[in-house]
Amino acid sequence: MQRQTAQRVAIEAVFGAAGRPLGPLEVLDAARERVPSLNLATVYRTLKRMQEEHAIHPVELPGEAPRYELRAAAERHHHHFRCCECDSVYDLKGCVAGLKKLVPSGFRMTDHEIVLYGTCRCCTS
Amino acid sequence: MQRQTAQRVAIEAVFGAAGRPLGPLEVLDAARERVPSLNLATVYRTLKRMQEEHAIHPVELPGEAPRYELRAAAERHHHHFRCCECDSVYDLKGCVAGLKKLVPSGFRMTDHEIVLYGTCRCCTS
DNA sequence: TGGATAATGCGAATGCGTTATCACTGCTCT
DNA sequence: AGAGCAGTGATAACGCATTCGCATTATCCA
Repeated sequence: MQRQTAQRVAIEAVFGAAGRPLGPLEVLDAARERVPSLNLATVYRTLKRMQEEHAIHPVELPGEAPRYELRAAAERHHHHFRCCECDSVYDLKGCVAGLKKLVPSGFRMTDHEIVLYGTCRCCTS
Repeated sequence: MQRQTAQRVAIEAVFGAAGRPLGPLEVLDAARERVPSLNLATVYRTLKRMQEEHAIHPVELPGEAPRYELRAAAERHHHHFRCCECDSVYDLKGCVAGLKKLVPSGFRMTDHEIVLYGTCRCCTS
């Protein structure tokens, strides 16, 4: 059965505190503040497990390794903002209308993805 | 100096004929109809060269290796449609209004990307 | 036409993100 | 407290896309 370990607790806490999608290395850095011995392999194992349990959901951006966000965040339809200064990704609220008019005739759209790029609040001088 | 080879001619022709973004393997398959001996390494070398010459431009979709499209296509602002049946990517015309209202206050948007998913005309039964 | 050399084909090698192996650690339950 | 075993850390190995090395081929220009 599943055990409660300091490593897993730390990793879960990191997602709760971040409130935005995180990559494996970001998780490692943040969780090491609580568990300094934490190893990247453990992060990957835990991410995989949490995914199987549907506790987290992958977030893929063009040309980048997957990040992960909590299921709670993933349940509401939303998109992402990627800061080109600090490479962080943020959740956005809402969506846009009018995507259907981009679809050529004879094509059927079942899903869509929107990514905004720019500078986040932290990096705006 | 640069030389005119059957391989390079074939690869350029493939992009002209396709009218949509192509990945290295798609290029290889198509160009082998003209030059059966064509090697994947040569495709990569040629794509790299064409990129340096700005003849083609990379197209990155979430979780996938880059495809490439002709500069002519890349010059007009546009987005892409990815067919989940055949994995082909198509160019779309136009864009949507209202992206700005997704940007949180304090953030500055400089660019954006939109990807539609679904079934293309060829795969619609 | 022939020589210099850019380009090719082939296979090995790289880089990066991710996963497997395995001895050891430390939860959990009795 | 102690046994049993899930979880961990460290490191090797993997898969994949891409690039390199090098002998061979083929283009271009005199």
